[in-house]
Amino acid sequence: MIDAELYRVFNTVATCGTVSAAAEALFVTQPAVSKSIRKLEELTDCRLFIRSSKGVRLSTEGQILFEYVKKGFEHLQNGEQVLKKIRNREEGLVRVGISSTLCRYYFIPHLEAFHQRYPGIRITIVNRTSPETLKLLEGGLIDFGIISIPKKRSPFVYRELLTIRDVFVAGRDFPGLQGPVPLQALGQYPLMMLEKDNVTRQYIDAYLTENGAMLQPDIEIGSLDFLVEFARIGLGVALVIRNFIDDELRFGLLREIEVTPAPPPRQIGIVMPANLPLSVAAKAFIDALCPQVRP
Amino acid sequence: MIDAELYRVFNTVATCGTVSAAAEALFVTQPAVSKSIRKLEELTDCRLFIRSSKGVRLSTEGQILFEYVKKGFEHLQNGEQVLKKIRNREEGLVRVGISSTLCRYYFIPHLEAFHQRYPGIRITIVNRTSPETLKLLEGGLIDFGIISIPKKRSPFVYRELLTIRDVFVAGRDFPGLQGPVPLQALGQYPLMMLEKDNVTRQYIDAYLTENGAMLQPDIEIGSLDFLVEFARIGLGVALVIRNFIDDELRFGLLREIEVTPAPPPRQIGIVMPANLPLSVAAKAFIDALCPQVRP
DNA sequence: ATCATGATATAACCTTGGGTTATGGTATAA
DNA sequence: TTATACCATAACCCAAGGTTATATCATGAT
Repeated sequence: MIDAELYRVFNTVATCGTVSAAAEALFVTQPAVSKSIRKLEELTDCRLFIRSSKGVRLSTEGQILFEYVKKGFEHLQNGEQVLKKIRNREEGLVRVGISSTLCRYYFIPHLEAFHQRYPGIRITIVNRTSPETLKLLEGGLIDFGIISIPKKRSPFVYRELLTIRDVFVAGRDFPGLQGPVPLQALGQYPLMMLEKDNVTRQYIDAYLTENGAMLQPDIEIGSLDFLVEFARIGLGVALVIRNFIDDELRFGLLREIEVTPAPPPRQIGIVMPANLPLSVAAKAFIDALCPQVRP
Repeated sequence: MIDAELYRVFNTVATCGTVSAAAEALFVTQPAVSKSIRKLEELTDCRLFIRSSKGVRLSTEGQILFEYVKKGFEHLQNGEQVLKKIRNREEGLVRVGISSTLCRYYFIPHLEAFHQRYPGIRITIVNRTSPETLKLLEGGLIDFGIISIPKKRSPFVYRELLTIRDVFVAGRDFPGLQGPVPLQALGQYPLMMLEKDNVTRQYIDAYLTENGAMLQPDIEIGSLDFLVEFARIGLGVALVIRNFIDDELRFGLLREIEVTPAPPPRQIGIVMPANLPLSVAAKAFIDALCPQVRP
């Protein structure tokens, strides 16, 4: 194929109507443009322009070529424009994998802030469990995930967002369990936890086993919402995430039950593919989530 | 706009899937391509490819850009192809202005030959009088015209095709007018000529006036066909073009009446715009009509 | 007629940027 | 481990494209 730059010059000259104007538009001198169109004419072996003292106009063959070249450069220019907008974060798409719980209690404010800051970037949220989120990440179906306690050693890279603590809570008027109590003491009360397949639950089960407490929950449910609600109306003792029930504690709707040993704190963080460049939009989102500098 | 050559390299790499293959396709070395895509990435400030030891693949932004660039270069390549076909005379259009008489008696065999030689070139024939043909030429609506006795001094250039002679003819058994006769002698017979607005007629009128013969035709008609036919059935003496009644003379259907002085021979020729390049197709046609070399 | 203007063409020269060769790093397959 | 195929980097080089200067031509105004 002929040097695409020659077509660009041709396109500009045909559009401008004079060689001089085209030269100005291309930020080069007039002889340079003259030379270029002459060269294109030699390569195509076709007279493309009719020169006169008033400027140039397209020959029969030039007109035909111009129909194609014009369209071609419209596409190239559109592409350039779109890329520029993406670069300026005026357009784009970011696909996030996140559990329902984290979305509900942690993610929404960030989402809102990001959307206000970059209204042109569309956001896709895929609500799945952590293992499924990792699968999606592997398949390239999401840009990054937000999960808790990511396993080390995998083709992903992690970034901590927040340290969370698991705590036991009960309703305001729930009897007993005042002050620090041993873990085993909870066995006497109705216990409420998340479902088995939840990562949080698995973490807690490990913690319980480690401390020799064979506690089984009386109620299992998929959503933290319900746990909070059930505890509030006095159904029993619920295991919830401390960070997400600030309001209930402040307003006295729930009270925290201090157990020893307390469940060790853990992290939630971003997981993303290692060695794969993030899209501009995804990078912007992650920067908004944790604006620390990177090497 | 960014250097179009960089987009071409981008397009090739994206299509080939590896830098090395693209280099081969572009007839350059691999480092040259590496450098080009790096430069494009710098100019757009976007990572466009994800490199691996198996090759490269498009990043999110690269994919988006590629959608546009691909289409863009499809157009450019199509244009290049079409121009090549025009150059090879496999496609094209030639627009000829010619009178009905010349078309009927002179042009058709050439037309046929040209069409057989270049079946891909479409032909438009515009049947008009010579002055109208010149107008069309001026307006750029035809590529060239075929007319007789072009006036000198105009923004056109001429090329002779054929010398023609105007002769008087009568039917085989038409009485009298044997051997050379003076022009005035024709006044005794029914005279048949083309219509007033015909260039041939004007030429003959000037010839008659010049020779002091105030002859008026008894029959005027627009088509040479009818003149020939009328003479054949003995209606009178017709003024026709010698070159176009070869057959009738050979078969003895008509006989030529020698008058003194004879009308001076004149030419038919091609008229085309001066200083305007002809289209490839038009040039091919003219070359086929009179294959003489040009300066 | 004459001159001024604005357009393209041409020639000679210069420089920069794309291309080359050589080399190194890194996954993947044998 | 070796071998291979791929991409990145560095240093060098030279032609292609650009610049300046000038010629030429057509046009329109004085």
